[in-house]
Amino acid sequence: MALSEQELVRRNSLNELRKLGINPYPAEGYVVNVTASEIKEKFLADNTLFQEVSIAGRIMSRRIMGAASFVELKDSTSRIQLYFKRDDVCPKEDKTLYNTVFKRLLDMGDFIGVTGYVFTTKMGEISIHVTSFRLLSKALRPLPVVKEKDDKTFDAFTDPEMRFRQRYVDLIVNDPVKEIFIKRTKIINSMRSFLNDHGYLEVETPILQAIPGGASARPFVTHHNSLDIPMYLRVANELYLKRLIVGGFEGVYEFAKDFRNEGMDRTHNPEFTQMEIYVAYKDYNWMMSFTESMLEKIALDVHAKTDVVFEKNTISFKAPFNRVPILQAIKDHTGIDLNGKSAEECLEAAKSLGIEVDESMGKGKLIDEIFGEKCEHHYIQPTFITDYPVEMSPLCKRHRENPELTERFELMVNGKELANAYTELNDPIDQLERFEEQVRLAEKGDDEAMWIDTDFIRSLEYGMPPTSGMGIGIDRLVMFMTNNSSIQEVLFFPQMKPEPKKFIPKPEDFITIGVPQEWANYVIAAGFSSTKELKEQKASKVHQILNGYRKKNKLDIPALKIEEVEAWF
RNA sequence: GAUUUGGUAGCUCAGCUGGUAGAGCAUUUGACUUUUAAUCAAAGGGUCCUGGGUUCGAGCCCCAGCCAGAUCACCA
Repeated sequence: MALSEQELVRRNSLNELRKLGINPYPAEGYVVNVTASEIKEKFLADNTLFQEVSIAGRIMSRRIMGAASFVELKDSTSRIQLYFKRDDVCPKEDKTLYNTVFKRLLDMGDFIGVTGYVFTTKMGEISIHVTSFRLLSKALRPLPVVKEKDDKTFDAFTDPEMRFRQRYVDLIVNDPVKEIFIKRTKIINSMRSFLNDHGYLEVETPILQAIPGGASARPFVTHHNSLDIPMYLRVANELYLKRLIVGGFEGVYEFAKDFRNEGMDRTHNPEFTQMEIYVAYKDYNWMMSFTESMLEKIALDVHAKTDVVFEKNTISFKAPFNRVPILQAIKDHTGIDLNGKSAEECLEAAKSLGIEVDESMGKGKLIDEIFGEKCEHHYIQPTFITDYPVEMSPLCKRHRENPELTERFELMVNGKELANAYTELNDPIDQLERFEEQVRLAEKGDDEAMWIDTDFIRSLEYGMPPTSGMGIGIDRLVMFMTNNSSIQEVLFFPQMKPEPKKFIPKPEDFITIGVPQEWANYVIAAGFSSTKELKEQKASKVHQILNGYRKKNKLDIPALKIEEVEAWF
């Protein structure tokens, strides 16, 4: 790709700087004694402060008025205005540093370090009067220019494709984006300290697994060369964490990157983060209280209040949350009581509600469909939906009062699942049967391979204490806490299809096949991006095109002879 | 996977019934010593996503593809 005019200008500036003895990429660090936000916070109260500051950052805009200029400098905390005055920056005769280096060779996007003193301009803006400056790093690509006035943004950099592919540009130019990720880390830190305060141990378990268990999702497959076996990226870490409970830990948790080889959309990324926790001697009732107090704390840590605005709704994370058994939820929203009903009766109920069904659906599946279709979206405020049918929950203990149900809850927020928890199944014989049942179901459907993790069964055979486990989607939680409805907004680098590789033709390639030095660049400019492409044409045609190009652009080089061109083939 | 919208200058976007491609900002040159979407004057800048087709002629129409967004489906 040919460089744009602006890129060429900047590369020229780079050379000119070097000629002036200025290294555009100096090795040494730059000592800073203040940040932009510190100045803005404290200077108003006491304007004797900050009379010898040293600060570094990126130039975000420039307003040049002859011998004086204003620059907007952005450091990691904020933006602050700089005031450059020629005779202060260049006190002696030689004004090169201002006239040439600052005005002509620096650009928006460059990093500089400046020293000076803070003052307030006539317009009332806190600024730094610069006494000296140094180039710290030259930018060769122009940034998108985003301007603001009265909280209105002009020419915002909004193209999602570019924002996600070039997140660094997004972060430079769109200040609120940074806030999302600062909050993300706050949320994770808050959760981690809550878990640690309870004395639970943060652990790490394998991401690369021979058997991808713990959830029925399609895995990514890779290959181990020396073992010569397929390996899988984990879809969940549940089975490993439970092994650790077997091993004698009381409570273990992991912030896990999981990978699922399924569709991508506004709420699904192939890799995503879940926190899973398992605690011995607890049941799902305890886990509900634990989960709600954890979320309440996170909301307080992040927003200093329990009310969080998400889209059109205000969501209250104040504990306790409502608890509704799934059959009660269906009764509430459809008037149909499925308690104790047969599979046929459930099928009829689903049909009467206009839900698409097929005869192979079991009772559990039907209940899940009805809930998903008719109830789920009603639960805007955090609500624990409990006691799911046993078919849907192969790793969950049967309900102590009703063996068709399980001791499971899903936490619904804004009509979406945020967390999922069980009283864990620790009966190894029941567990094996449930796995086998899953395999049987999967074979019927035949679209997903299923694995039985026999080592996990073996671990249960040694005995696992009664345990409750919970998984919570961190990306979704961050979406709620930052009011973003797209998962891509809360991941630094959401998965995108690879950019098509732009082929960059090199003049040397053409020289190799015999194109004269002075012609090499023009051959590319004339439209031949590879030697192969050139050779696909007839020599006479190439001859014609190139001499046509020479004539059109009035090139000051001799025309090519047909024999010369033929020699390239 | 289906439907749908979009892809034009560094960025944000116009572009007529199909007839030599436009604006603002940015860039370059010049003026300007407290501006703030700075201002004023002039100039340069394009593989109109890619490949085919229709046409005397395609940014625009047709077909195929690529990338992205939205909606839906799938996801115990």
